Amino acid sequence: MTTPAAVEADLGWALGALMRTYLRTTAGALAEVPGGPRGYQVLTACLHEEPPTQLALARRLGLDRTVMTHLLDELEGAGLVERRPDPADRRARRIIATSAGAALLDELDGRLATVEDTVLTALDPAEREALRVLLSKAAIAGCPSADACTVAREMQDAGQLDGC
Amino acid sequence: MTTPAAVEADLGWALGALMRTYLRTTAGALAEVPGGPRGYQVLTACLHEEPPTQLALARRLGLDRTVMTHLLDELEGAGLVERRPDPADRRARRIIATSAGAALLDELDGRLATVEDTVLTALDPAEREALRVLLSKAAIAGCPSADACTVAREMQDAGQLDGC
DNA sequence: TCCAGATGTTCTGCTACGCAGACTATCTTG
DNA sequence: CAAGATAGTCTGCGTAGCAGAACATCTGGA
Repeated sequence: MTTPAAVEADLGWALGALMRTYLRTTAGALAEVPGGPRGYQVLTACLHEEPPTQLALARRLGLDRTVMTHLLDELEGAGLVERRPDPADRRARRIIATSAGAALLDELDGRLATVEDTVLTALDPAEREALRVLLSKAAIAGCPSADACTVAREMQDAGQLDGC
Repeated sequence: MTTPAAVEADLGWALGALMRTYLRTTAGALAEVPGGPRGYQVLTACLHEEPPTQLALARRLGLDRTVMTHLLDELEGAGLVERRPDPADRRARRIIATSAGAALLDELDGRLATVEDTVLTALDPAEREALRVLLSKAAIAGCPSADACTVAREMQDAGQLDGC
């Protein structure tokens, strides 16, 4: 097929359709996290890196600052994260996960490993890994986050990233 | 990396981030079509297959029926598609593209070919093609559209699809 | 033939969400 | 110390999706 014909071959359609499947399928596994997939991503970002500021978090997750405020209100209310004043910049808050947040993330990672395979049920293991790597690589390059390049450097297993 | 650590390795994050990049990048190219990417997808679906009913269209594009009604109002108002009564079922409407719609789609396809490469700028040509194929394959399997299997059969170039 | 249930389309109302803008506190630069 | 930039929060607006009802029509069975 030189010129893709059906809607199914459109990049926008494929992205949207897979996104919908992902959200629908993971809804159950992420039900108890405030904010759903976003709450999960916040926890992930807080636990595996230097405690990020709210703004850095918002940029990386593609959210508005005001939305991040409300999202963190919920997560903090649920006792999963804490806002700590940055000792070097009293305007900023460093977001760190509580032990409860770490425990929940651990549990969620286990569930998601299974559920995400369901999302990619049409692909064999090698294809799943290939899709993950390609998606990450393409997504990181387009992410407006200020520290995307720093993070990218850590993902050496995904192959070399250009530019940046 | 046995256990993905950074947010950038999360499937949900990568999908969302790439989706945002796609929408931002293609916004200009799709500005003149009512509904943006959705309008484009409607045109694509109408022109390359049997004229679909509104409901079939909505399911394939992942939209609510009521949203499809408004979207088609706009497209019809712009003279790009027509609603024709289905001769076999007077409840249903068959959506067909006008000649203006076909001309616009032709133009849009040309623009998108360029712009979509910008979205995937971090990938080399072989990787881009691989990502497209994997995305389509994964997305089609999760699409709740009733005739997804029929469509899937036409995409023989993307490799065999399981189950269905 | 007639009836009950299912299906396609449209309309109404509700809710949620993101965004723009203003505001405060703080940092940085000169 | 002054001026501009940045982090976080709050308010209000416009939009978008979804549930539910309403209406027309199809299908299958009595």
